[in-house]
Amino acid sequence: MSVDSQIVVEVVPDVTGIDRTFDYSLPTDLAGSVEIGTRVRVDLNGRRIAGWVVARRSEEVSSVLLKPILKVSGIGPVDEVVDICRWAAQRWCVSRLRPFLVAASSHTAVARPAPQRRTTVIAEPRSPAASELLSRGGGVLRLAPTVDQVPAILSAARFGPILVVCASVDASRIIAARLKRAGLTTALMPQEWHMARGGVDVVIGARSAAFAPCPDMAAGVVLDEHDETMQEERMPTWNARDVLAERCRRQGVPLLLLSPCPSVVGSFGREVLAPPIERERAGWPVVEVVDRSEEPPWNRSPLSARVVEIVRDRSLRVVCIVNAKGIARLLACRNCNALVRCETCASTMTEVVPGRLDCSVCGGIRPRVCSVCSSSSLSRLRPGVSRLREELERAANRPVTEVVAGGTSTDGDFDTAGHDVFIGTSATLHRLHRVDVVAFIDFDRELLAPRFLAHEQAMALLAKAARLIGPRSGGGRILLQTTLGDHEVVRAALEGDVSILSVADLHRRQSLGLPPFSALALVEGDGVLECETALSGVEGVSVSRHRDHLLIRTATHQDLSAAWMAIPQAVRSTVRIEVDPVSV
DNA sequence: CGGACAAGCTGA
DNA sequence: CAGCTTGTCCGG
Repeated sequence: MSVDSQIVVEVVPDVTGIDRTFDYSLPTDLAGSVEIGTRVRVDLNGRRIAGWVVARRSEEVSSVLLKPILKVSGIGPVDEVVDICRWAAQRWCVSRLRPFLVAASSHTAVARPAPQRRTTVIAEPRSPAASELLSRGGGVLRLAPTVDQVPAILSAARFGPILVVCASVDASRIIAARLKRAGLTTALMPQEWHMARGGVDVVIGARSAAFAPCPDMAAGVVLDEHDETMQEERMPTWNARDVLAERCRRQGVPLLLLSPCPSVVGSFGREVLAPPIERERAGWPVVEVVDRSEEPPWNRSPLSARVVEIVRDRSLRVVCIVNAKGIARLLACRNCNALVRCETCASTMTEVVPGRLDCSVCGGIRPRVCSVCSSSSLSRLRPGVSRLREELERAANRPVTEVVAGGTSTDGDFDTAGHDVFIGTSATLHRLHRVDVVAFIDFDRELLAPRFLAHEQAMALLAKAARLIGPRSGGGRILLQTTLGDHEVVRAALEGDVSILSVADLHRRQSLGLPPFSALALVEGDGVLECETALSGVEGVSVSRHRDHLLIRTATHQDLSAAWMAIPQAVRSTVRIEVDPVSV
């Protein structure tokens, strides 16, 4: 090393709002303890801040004086994960690395001693199908919703250390406990990050575990690959399955995706393995369709005779799912028949609080009167949970509990004797543990929702419901009130064969050029018009504007990132981009 | 993000 | 024109 050279490191500040890196010099006494990923403290603009080293190089001492790294504050992600963070930033079209580095770092300062990795003989059953898939390079294993996923994880663990991503923190805790009991050293993320970094048999956690350290990773596993929680809802909208898939690809190790209803995107280009159809069907509960297409839509109650019959049966624990909060989502004037609309923005209004109308689009409020004829006699065309709870209670002749969204308690509280009928939105499904019947009061709403993912999301709801009920042999059932008895989702559920849906959905998406046959992004913010101008005429990019947002479509995600990065930074900083939007 | 500095608004 | 707000730029 010559006297006039220095080590320069690039640092990403751990401060929101600064989306760039800064160069610092590395004092020789710290040179040995700083590598890619290391957490450091630096001086930025007079502030002492934390950051990550993301690059390191040797440079001639130049006229520009660099500030030194002040101190090493701890270990961070290994360089392989830092590279994945870079890839993810590009993949989800953002310039900042920070959100990814946060996910990839420890949240606890104290390092725990890493246990010795052991190879244990496990007495628990394994999944031959999972082993088979993994030895062929990975793929999707379709398992009915009530089938245990642990055997597949144990099979994967035989290949070496594995990284497992679950759909929720709860699920990861439960599975981690079982794997520990099976004799595997298991690091539960994020609290056991240091243990994971030291090397264990299984690194497991929810979404952000996709960025967890996993030395010598031999396979990646995603449980409930289809679950919407795999995708971060804030921007950047990164998806844990896609992150882990890229990690596995780079490491040359197989990826195993498990799901009762694999997503079209997750299955695309991967081998999908399913058990024999009789076995898969046995893992779904009985599905009963209450066909409402024969009943005239006017003067029919949202509660069919069949639902009332079920709810009156005091031996059954029943939950009714209504995807409409409040008292009514849609109202009409009894006097002049006009739909109740907002005077400002003309969208339909809802009744959340008795006697008041709310506009969910512009936030307008007015008393419960018709804007056309001023009549106060309005009929509730689409009643919400609160209204239906009363109706259900009268019909059932027993107490009905409204499960309010956003509550902190899970199940336990609702297990009080005498309170065995519940009603709520689909969020209710992760608030209860065991029920005999899940009744979807208006399944048409799920099937006809104007989103290209609606069918997949509807199927996912049924899978979630199935887990509360248990397998076919248990005698519980899913009740679907719908006028669309022939719909692929309904048929797939009835026959316990989700390929009926996935085949139809794949063809539909192909003909419409939707993902996975294209990459989509939604752009919002002040600079939408400039963005539109910047992208118009760019080869391979189609742009359409709907009011205040822009929908961008390209053939691949590479094309999307390239087109996005070609827009001047000044324009990009005035908008937000949601890659792989869920609400289109 | 947070500080620096410039440009715009207000009031006596 | 001081005193204050609002906006834009920049950090190594």
